[in-house]
Amino acid sequence: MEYSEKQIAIINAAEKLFAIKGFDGASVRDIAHEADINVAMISYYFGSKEKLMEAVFDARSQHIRLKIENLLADDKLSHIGKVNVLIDDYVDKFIHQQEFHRIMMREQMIEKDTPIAGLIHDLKKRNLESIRRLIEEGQKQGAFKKNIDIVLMMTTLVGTVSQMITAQHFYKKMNNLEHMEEVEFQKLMRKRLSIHLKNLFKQSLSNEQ
Amino acid sequence: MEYSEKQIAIINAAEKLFAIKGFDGASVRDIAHEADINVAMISYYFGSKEKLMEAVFDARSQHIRLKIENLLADDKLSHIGKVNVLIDDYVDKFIHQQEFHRIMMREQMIEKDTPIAGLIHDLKKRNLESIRRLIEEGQKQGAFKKNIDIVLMMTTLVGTVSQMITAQHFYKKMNNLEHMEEVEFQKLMRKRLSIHLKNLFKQSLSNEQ
DNA sequence: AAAAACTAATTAAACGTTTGTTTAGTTTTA
DNA sequence: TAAAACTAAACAAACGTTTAATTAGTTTTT
Repeated sequence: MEYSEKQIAIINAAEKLFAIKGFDGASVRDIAHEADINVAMISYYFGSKEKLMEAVFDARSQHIRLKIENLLADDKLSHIGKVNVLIDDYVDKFIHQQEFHRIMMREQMIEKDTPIAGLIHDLKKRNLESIRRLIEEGQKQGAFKKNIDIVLMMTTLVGTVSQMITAQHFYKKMNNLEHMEEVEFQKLMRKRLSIHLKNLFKQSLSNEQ
Repeated sequence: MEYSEKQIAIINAAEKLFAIKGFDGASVRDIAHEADINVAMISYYFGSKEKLMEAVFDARSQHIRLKIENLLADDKLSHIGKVNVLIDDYVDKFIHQQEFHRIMMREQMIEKDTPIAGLIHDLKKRNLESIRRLIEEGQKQGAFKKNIDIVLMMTTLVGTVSQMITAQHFYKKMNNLEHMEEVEFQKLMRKRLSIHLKNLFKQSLSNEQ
């Protein structure tokens, strides 16, 4: 879908407020005010609040698929090197799209078969298959251990990053980093998450220590 | 606080619906219907919906503090053995109180200085200090590596378990376990989480492999 | 080229519901 | 019989959505 300037303003406002307050917590009047448009424009352009949420997903979910295509064929990288690229890719995407990921986390908790629940499921499945292919390739060639619970490893990847994002204020406080500039902190968080997760995966997957 | 039978029924209903639908998504009429009482009883007993949420926290948060007291003094357990006990304790409490933990996750996302945000912060800090003491003791005696980001390890513990709970349907599906009895699946999940996290911690903390 | 018809964007106001809470009255308990 | 427990009804406020009117820009007709 292509969106006009006004529609994009509404989607941006909705993304922000849905992320902070949740779907039910953010009213259409809140969103309209944030986007600096009339309330009726939301129904006019998107039909309903529900459909606006779907538009947010439509607009954002394109950019969060992991890039696996060229990775499998790449013969310059070791097996663990490929996994590392995927980890960096995931951490980057999560940090750059924090608001949208917060919305996904929230929606995931709701036990309901909405269209959005389906979208999230497909997205997670696709990302899981990316990692699975990489790991199984490494297993076939003896570089990785057998008997790896790939879904559980994925759970640790997703869970650690999610938890870091939702509790970043806590991380700041516990490390006395409250003085730090926001941009600088995001960089630090990205770097530390990357190193931490790469270590976890290497230790869990790799045969050689 | 001590609660009457009716009050407990309301708290149970509120916990359930807040966990599924979120604070804004669950109406007081929903909760009243679930608890099989008149709507007015919520205001009568708790004052407001907000205060009812606080009562849920008051009633539940007592049981989710990690037991560290006897653990530090125990000289029958190795350092990593003590960490393992703490991991099992955490996994057990999370799984047994899934609904309440879902509420905590949701509340953690809201960027607001509510009384509940303060409660969660204190709880997390206390749990963090438990793990920190255990790890620093191990470091002092040379059993554990130096330069461990304890907050990040805690993030992986909390994040992995949280993600497993919120996406357990996905885990089921990806492992073709949809046929399995619910109680049986909870046991399996508990067991696998425990093994997985113990491995992660051992590899990350321990000097000997 | 002027006039008429039409289209899309935008608005303020109103719509009917649902929201959390309160009231005023009734029943139950001790 | 006084206090506590409980209820149906009503309350104002907020909710998502619709309406009717206006504006501005474009297209068609004459």
